[in-house]
Amino acid sequence: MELDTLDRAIVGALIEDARSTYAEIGQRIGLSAPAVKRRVDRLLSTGAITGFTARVEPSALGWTTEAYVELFCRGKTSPAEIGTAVARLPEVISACTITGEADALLHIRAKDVRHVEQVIERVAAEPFVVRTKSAIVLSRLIDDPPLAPHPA
Amino acid sequence: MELDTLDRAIVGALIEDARSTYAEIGQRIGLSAPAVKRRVDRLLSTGAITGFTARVEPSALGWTTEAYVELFCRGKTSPAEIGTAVARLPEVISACTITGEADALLHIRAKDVRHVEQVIERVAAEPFVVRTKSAIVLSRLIDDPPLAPHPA
DNA sequence: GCTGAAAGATCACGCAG
DNA sequence: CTGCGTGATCTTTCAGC
Repeated sequence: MELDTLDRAIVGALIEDARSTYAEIGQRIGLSAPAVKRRVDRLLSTGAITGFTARVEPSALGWTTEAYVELFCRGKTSPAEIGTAVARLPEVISACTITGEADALLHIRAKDVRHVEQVIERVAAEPFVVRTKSAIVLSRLIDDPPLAPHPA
Repeated sequence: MELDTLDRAIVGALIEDARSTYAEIGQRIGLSAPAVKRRVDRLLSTGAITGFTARVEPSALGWTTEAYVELFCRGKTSPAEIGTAVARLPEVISACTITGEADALLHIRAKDVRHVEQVIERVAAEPFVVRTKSAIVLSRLIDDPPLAPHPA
């Protein structure tokens, strides 16, 4: 799972455009098309690259509202327990346990504010949830630019 | 920017695998390869699809730590002002203004906790930032599954 | 939606470090 | 022995119609 300079260049090219041809990538980094393909196949099998996806304007699909919800859970709640519970809700697009007062932070996407409310209610209904604190997103400033290969 | 059933099916297929061929997508939804390509080209030109990208394991690229940072700004701070400021930091992968006490919420990715600290310091140094409140991510439970086409 | 020419993918093989 | 390049062949793309 160790990536050399060429691997990182390939990953960078595929992050920029997942539909580039192997020849294009090869030309850019000084490698032949088959060599690029072999490396991409390896990056896929080792799990460094987990897949290729289209970036879609959420509003085009009807997701116009998003919110962040902090979860305060009762004493002995495991991360796994939270994970399995929120995984059932398709509106929850991101979830993690965090340091600080709250135990977990959810990022949810919904059709409208009413829909957000319904999701929060369903989350709050989980037996381990003591209370929630939510914030509706007003305007998005930066929208997950695919992560750059080199952290400096 | 209106998507019909076929468009949504195409978008769904491309979200699942951005490197599928037009013939594969066409077979799945009952359309010929050229018809699929024409629709994809249209979806790209209208902006419904904004691009194609590789999904990468962040740890494979050295991003092992992430955090959320709430920003409390002084009275008259515009979203645009916050946006341009944080856009300069590559570690900020998501930013938005929100309801509630805080004015904005940042999602940052870094090499380690030390690196997180440096980024927070740089954000806090912005003249419009009064104070920040940050939470380090302990364990990720759900990691942005590419959004599904149909919100039900 | 179909067809045909051009471009890309993919494989086996040979070669270098 | 691992990794790259080459060339043959098959598939895909894409601009006609």
